[in-house]
Amino acid sequence: MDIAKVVGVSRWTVGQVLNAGSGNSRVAVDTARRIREVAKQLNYRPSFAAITLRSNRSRIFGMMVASAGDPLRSFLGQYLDSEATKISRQVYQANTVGDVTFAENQFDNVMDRFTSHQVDGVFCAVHPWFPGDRHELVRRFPATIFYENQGVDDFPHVTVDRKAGMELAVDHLVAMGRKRIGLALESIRTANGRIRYFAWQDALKKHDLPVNDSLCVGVERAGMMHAIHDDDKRIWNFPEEELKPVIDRLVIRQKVDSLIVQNDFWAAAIIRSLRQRKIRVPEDVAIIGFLNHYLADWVDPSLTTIDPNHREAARIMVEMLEERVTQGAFSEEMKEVLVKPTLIIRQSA
Amino acid sequence: MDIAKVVGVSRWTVGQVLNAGSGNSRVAVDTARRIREVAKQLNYRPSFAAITLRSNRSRIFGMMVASAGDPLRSFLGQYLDSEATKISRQVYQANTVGDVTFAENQFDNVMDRFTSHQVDGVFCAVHPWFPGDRHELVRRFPATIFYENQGVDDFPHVTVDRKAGMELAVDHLVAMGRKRIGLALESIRTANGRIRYFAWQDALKKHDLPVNDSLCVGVERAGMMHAIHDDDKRIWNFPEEELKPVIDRLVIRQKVDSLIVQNDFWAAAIIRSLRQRKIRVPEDVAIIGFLNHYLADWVDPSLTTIDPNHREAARIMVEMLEERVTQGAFSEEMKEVLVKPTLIIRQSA
DNA sequence: CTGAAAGCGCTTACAG
DNA sequence: CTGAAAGCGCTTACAG
Repeated sequence: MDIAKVVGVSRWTVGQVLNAGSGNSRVAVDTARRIREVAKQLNYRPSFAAITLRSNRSRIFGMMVASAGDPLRSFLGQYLDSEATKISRQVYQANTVGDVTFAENQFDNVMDRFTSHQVDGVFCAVHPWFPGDRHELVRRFPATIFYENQGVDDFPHVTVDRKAGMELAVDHLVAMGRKRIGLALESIRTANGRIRYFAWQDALKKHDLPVNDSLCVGVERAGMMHAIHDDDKRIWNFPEEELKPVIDRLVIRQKVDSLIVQNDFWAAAIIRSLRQRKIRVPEDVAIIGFLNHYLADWVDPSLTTIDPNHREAARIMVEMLEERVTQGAFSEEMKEVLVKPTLIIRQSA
Repeated sequence: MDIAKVVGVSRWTVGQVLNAGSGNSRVAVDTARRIREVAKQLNYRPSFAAITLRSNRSRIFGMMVASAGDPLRSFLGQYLDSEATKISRQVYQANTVGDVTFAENQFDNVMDRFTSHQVDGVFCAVHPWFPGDRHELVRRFPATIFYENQGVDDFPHVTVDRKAGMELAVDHLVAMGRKRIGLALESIRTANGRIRYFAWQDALKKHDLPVNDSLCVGVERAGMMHAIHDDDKRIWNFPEEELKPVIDRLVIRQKVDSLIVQNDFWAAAIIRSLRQRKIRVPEDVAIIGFLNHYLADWVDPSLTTIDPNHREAARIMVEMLEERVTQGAFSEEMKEVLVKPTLIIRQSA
């Protein structure tokens, strides 16, 4: 530290001033001011490498994500960086799905990088259906928080409150005067599917609407119905034709006046199909999606949808991880943390 | 290094084996193998902090981005990470636009973080219209490469070959049998606008189509016509109404049979307007956008558009920065590097 | 307050 | 090959 020489004090003094928060009673005010001046003048920035080596704390949180390009995870990453910056932490983001021609699954490689960086903790926001040994992850990094339930009990995860989201959607449709509110899900057998299914029933009851199971479709298709980015063709693939039964059963046969669907991809695909059949959205059928994915603003009509509040999720995740790092253990109420979603009202409902 | 003790050799020997590439002639084959075994067994991972401190090279490239959530920059970031991983480099990504309530412009803060990390080089992919002192950036980090021209001469930037993109679009429309090919740009006075304008003219001439300036509109609106994410309302804002003159002049008055437009936002907004006027896309007017932005797959009809090849851009950027870091200087041909775009054909043209 | 010292994990130049 | 040593920038315990 040249600062010490310039000011003519010891390195210890400089350290006291630069590292102390505000209450530095142990150094003369004048000296402290002078040190700060010189530090600024010399454009002094502490070396993270040296601090890490000495303190065994990197102040870096690792973030794992399948593919950072994904337009939802990308926002989660941005907000995590933003929140971490507030408490002088860094977020180092790494993709577990890399260039397929080079190495298909980078999950292990990312863990090694995290070890080399001596990350203080890990956010794992890899989509649950992507590969990667999560149990090995928490073994190597006990300070790990998941985004979405990824099947590792005993470790906390943050996820959207799907029950609350369903209630928001039904409330809104009822306020619009809709009475035959349909529900189209990927599955009503999975944990998340059941939560939504029962929440739909509860919300209908709350408004004294009849609960009618024929207004609910679980597609139960083998394989996922997510939009997957084809890196080579640079398009997003989605099995749109699989949604035909949803329209046939709920819209045509059951004549629902509104539809709450699995997510925004479903909503976009259904709107497209309905247009071909000259069924108007929202006049004939109102549609509510889930995710507030990027496409919601751009389809026509634009999508009314449930936003999972990634900013709030990021805030909570950083807070939890910081607590874990400083306290040395997760507290009991950290098992599953639910984030309250928000209804974003656009044109489709 | 415990490995040395376990194997019963010196730290130097271990270093030779673990750090050498393949040609380690100086250590006995058996010893080398044994060292590697133990290293694997002990799950040894080198400490980046120690290496950085010792070697004064962090092997980290900093990436600056206005907001990593942006669905195009997010892919650039993913590909940069992917490419850097191949040559054992890390990409540390930081947002210059953070939480507005905390600190509006983080550009300086990001530079300080990069200094503290001792990044070996910087990718600056902040949109040109976002604030931040780029000249200060290159002063502090001479190994900086820009994505898009950000007004810093003497430093290289990588950008899409707009002329080539325009040619792809016109070729495709001509092959479809279109003859009145309109062009709608944000401005034909800016450098990028002029490139596209002249490229449009050249492409028409190539196909012996008459060059008619009344088929070209430059909106020349004060202020930007980009989609901007409203973090609070969680919607993307775009001044859609400003595109009315484009439709009135080119589609209604000039009766173009096809339209090449500024970008995919424009294309989506124009498609929406045309539907209201009962003008069919692509039957009456074919539309070609630019960006292959996330929305391209989800609007109806889906967008035919020019993809700027972010993966290739990332490959080049990593290669250039690596060369800069190892050679100590940019070579002459690195001033402006153009990436060949690709036409992604969907439904709108 | 000062000042000299130890040590974090690594690399490397050096004497054997 | 070995082995002891120096030093990267920092923090911290210690004797004054």
